[in-house]
Amino acid sequence: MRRMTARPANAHQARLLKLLRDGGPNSRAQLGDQVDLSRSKLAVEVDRLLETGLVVADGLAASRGGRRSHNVRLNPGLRFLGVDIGATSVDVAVTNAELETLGHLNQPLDVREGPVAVFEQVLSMAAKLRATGLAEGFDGAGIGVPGPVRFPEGVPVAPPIMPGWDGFPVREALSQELGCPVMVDNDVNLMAMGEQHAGVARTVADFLCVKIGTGIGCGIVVGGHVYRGTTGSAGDIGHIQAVPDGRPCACGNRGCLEAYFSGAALARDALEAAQQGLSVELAARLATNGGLTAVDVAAAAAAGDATSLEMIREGGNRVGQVIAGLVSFFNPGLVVIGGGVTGLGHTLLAAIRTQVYRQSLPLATGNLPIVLGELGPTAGVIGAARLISDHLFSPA
Amino acid sequence: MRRMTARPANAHQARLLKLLRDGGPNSRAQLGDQVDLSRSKLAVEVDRLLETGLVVADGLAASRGGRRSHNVRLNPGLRFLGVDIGATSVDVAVTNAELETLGHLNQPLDVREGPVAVFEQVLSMAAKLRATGLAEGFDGAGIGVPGPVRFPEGVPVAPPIMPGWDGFPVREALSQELGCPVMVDNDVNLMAMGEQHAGVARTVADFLCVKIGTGIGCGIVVGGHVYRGTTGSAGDIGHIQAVPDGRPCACGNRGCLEAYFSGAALARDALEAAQQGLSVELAARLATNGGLTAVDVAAAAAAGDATSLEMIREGGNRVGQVIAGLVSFFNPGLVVIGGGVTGLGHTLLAAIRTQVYRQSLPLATGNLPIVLGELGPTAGVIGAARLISDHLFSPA
DNA sequence: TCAACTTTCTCCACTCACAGGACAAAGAGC
DNA sequence: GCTCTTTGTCCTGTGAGTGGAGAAAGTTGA
Repeated sequence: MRRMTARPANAHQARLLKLLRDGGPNSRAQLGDQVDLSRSKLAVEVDRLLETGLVVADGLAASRGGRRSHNVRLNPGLRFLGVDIGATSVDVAVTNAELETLGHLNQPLDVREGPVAVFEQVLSMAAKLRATGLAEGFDGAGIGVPGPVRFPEGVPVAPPIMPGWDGFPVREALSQELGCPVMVDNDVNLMAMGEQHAGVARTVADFLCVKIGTGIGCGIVVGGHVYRGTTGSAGDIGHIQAVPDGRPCACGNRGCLEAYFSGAALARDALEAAQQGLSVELAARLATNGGLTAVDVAAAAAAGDATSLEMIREGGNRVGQVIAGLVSFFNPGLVVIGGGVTGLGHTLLAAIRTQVYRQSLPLATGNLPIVLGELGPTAGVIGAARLISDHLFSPA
Repeated sequence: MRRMTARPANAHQARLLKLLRDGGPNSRAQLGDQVDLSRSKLAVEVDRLLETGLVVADGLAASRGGRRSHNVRLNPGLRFLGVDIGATSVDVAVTNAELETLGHLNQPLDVREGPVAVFEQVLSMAAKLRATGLAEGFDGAGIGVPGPVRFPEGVPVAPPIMPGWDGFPVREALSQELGCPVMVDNDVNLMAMGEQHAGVARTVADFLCVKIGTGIGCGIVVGGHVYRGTTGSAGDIGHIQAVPDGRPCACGNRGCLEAYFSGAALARDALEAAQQGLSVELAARLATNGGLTAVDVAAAAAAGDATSLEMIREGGNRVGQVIAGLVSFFNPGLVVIGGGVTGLGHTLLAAIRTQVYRQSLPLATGNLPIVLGELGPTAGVIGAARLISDHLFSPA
């Protein structure tokens, strides 16, 4: 099919598109209940959307005691590409306009190889998905990168773990390669948007989404919108000081949170424990695999390894301390924990909860759920699709 | 005069009122340059505002090379009451509709005496100001209280330092007593709004306003609007843990920031230093006054007392550490330091700056000013007036 | 099977918001 | 005095939006 070119002509149409995206097929009457427009005006706008091809007729709905309604839905041929670039792996997914994942690929990757190599891989993954017949082309793409982004331009700025990416025009370059509009954001923000769209944060206006993977970051949602800060680095909590004069960190400071708990720190601690003979379980895994990652710690903990459990507990306490401070400051309605280390599961969550509930003010924690993300690795790509759809479903 | 009853009928009128409030007298032409409306439409809305009496004609302006323009301005008879209730003192001020302070009173007060006693005092101060001829009545009042507030209802919730205030219907009670609309907010938020309106934060969209007085709080401004959090306790940073397993705090935890640096903590440390003979300067002041407060420490430091300087430096370091974390998290465009202890001046600011610039990420601190508030004790009352004017200058 | 009621959707007339041009008023500059 | 500029008003045309009438397509119960 020819790719989507139309954009909503006004705020009403944008609103309707988002309702159809989030609520699926709907009749004019149902839409009318949600938008505070007269039925005549609503019909006009729906007709115009039908003309653009963004929206198509979708048959008759069951009767609700009277004439059956004519449903409309977003064009089922629309395709969005969601890309979530992590430090050590990349997720690429294809969604329809309702942001349902139609296909999903994950591959290992080293982000330090630079944007050219990475995008070559991403484009080949996208081509592979297209080859399965899921899409003939893309109407838009959302890209998440593991570092701060100057959002309006879609350019990474001073990313600590992504040498070679600083200032690379990700948005422009990919837009040219893919031949469709592209939006770029921090991977943590996309995870927050994903959980907001289809996960645990569907009904919350103000929440925090803490992603613990190779590094640690925090998505901040204020009034339903992602807050990115003055220079796009909001939520960069990995280098908040967790321990005064503590361990040296790669950033040059001491006692940073990331130096104590993150995928990388956990792997290092596990190696140390295995080599010092503190954990039989970890030593065995080291001998088998020739190396250790957070996954090994999770497995060892699941098998009851005391050293691993203690590592998780201590790390959770550190993270929990920092989150406790953020909860006092931000007073969110929900805290979501996600990222690679969520495999550590309940042990981690319990440690975090303990610290937060103990240290933050009762008024801030009184009715505060602290939960694991619901979407796992798909949160990022769904968030990416949501990012570009929010853009395309807004007046030009 | 009869009190203001009209409200703007639509968003255009609201916009115009705020432009006149923030920019003073203006001609139709000047207003037209700022609102993106046709001249005819603009003239209609201005005429309607003139009819309501909210706006009045203000003579002819000087020519700019052609026909002289007819200025309009907000009704100069409008009066707002700004009240800033602190833990140990209260500020009450009268402003005009352009939020210029026409009269200002400050009195000591103990907020623990409860709302009834406090409001008796506030009302008598307001009456005193009225008696000077500054106002015949008030068109609206903004009230700041030193604790969290359920903003929509204007009711304090679980305020730690204000026993007896929990759930007291401040807004409703004062509205009845004063016979005008009332809005209630946290004192720290009002300080932020004051500095935003007339102080150092005039041009910044996202900033933090740290108020260090009897306690410590932080106003959070996102996209020009105060962020209050899910339960109204956002910015309550006084009980963030600054030192793991540190000093016991009144809240029951240990190592809270407030236990290390605040008006109260400083007074206690100063007393200790004086009694232990660590500071001749402080001991002399103790003998003279029979007690010590943060003001004494400031004076002693100004006189070169090493102990006092060191106390300020150490406290500043603690506060700076916490702010550093918040800067990494929030990535503000400005940090304002205000409250009673700003008398400690440059020593304090230097300590805070050192910590923040050392510990936060370069991307977040690269272009981050950290400055003292410009308005001092008037920030709160101006913010209060701004709060109620924002409310009244919005469509009903 | 038919009448009465519901729900959905379309059509049409009317109102109101708003833009933009013509024009008048008032001044500056030469 | 003449021209140019700025300000403000008046008027008309256009498009957005409302709300009612009524047609279309159902359900339900007698």
